[in-house]
Amino acid sequence: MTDEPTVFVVDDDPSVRRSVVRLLESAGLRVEGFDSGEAFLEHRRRTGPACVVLDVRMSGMSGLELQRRLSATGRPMAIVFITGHGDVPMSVAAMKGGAVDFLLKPFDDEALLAAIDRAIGRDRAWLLEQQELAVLRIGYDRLTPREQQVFALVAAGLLNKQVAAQLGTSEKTIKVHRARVMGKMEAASLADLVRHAERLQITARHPD
Amino acid sequence: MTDEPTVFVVDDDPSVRRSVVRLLESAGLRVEGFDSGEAFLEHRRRTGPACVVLDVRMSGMSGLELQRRLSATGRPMAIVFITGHGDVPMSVAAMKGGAVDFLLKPFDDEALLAAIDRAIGRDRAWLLEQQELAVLRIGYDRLTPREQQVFALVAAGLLNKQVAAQLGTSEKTIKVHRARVMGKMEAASLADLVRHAERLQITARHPD
DNA sequence: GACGTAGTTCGGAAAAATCCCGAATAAGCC
DNA sequence: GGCTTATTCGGGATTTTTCCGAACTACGTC
Repeated sequence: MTDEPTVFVVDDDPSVRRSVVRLLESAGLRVEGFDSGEAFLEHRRRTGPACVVLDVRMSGMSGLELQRRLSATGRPMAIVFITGHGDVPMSVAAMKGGAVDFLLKPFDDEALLAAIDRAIGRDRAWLLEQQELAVLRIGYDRLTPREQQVFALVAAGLLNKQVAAQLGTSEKTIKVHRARVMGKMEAASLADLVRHAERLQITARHPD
Repeated sequence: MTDEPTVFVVDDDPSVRRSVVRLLESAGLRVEGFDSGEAFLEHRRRTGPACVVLDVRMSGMSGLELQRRLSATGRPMAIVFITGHGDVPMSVAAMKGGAVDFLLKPFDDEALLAAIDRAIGRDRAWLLEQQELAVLRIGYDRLTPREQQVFALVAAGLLNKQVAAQLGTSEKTIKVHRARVMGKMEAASLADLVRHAERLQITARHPD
């Protein structure tokens, strides 16, 4: 998984696909072409930063349908739509679905490249976010059930004494769990631990 | 400022405006009509949850221009566009600008009401977020310069001793500041304080 | 049954934070 | 000169957290 971005071009019209691929390659981008949404869905794998250039109107799976499928996966890749025969409801649906842009053919080369740039930027930010979350989740998964409970309550701001009362054990025991949580979550301070809990959306209601 | 939502209808065509106003009123919504973007910008004031139904093509300020002006204000209100003569680039620009929906006339009454519902929901969420942030900011503004420094460093996870070293004072002094920060920020625990710092985007780099 | 591992439990000593009281210094304002 | 605010400390009692080690149970493996 390199840091070099990849653009997936999905279009069932070979001539359009070739010309788009050539344009992007001449701009120094790594490109892979597919002649249908089905082919793209099968072929995809873990990659570095990427985006999709997608024709809305295709035989077989439509562009909007592919967009839905993609957003249902764990990797909601950024999409730039291109089309020769687009209408307003279609473009609005695409944008509501999270598309980066929706370009009408014939489009400006510059416009497409600019849209792809934004799309890759968005994907890069998403990847970075996911990588950071993955590290946190790995730590969290190593917590025992008891430690997870203590984690939630400590991050909610309860004192060890209160956590102990809540869980029906002694304060001393909570101290041990707490120390293990700090270690496994690689939190250098309570502030760190609270921030990690926030990002993992770990919550516990504070009993008044 | 009540909790009852208001819909602002901006359209320079009196007949369209009247019919839209009538539709929304019959749906139980509070509605105010304007015949131009300029009139709307002048007339607006603090309100409860609200949204804007906006014609893209108007004499004077266009709908897209009004959208830009609105997003530059402190209150980026949710917009539902309606138009008789919309094209794809126009709708894409509107959606990229954050519009909730972009409807072509003649549109379904149901479609408009559904879009307005989503728009008001979005504005409600925004208002709630702003209210919570306002409370935090009021607390933060009451902090003295020194207290703000201590706040940032404590929220970053430093011990009192480390904060003292960083600011060149004694640990005892930091404890006093810290207690005042907790009080003014209405933080019941350090976890609370860290979360408040997060939402206010208060950061301080931790010197290794 | 013996053995290793993981999870939960707890004691005690040292460090850190909190809370109560009070107080000195300096800057700015009327 | 008085008044407020900000910043800086002290002392002592209390609470909370951290770090050392260690016992007990449950579970699966050999």
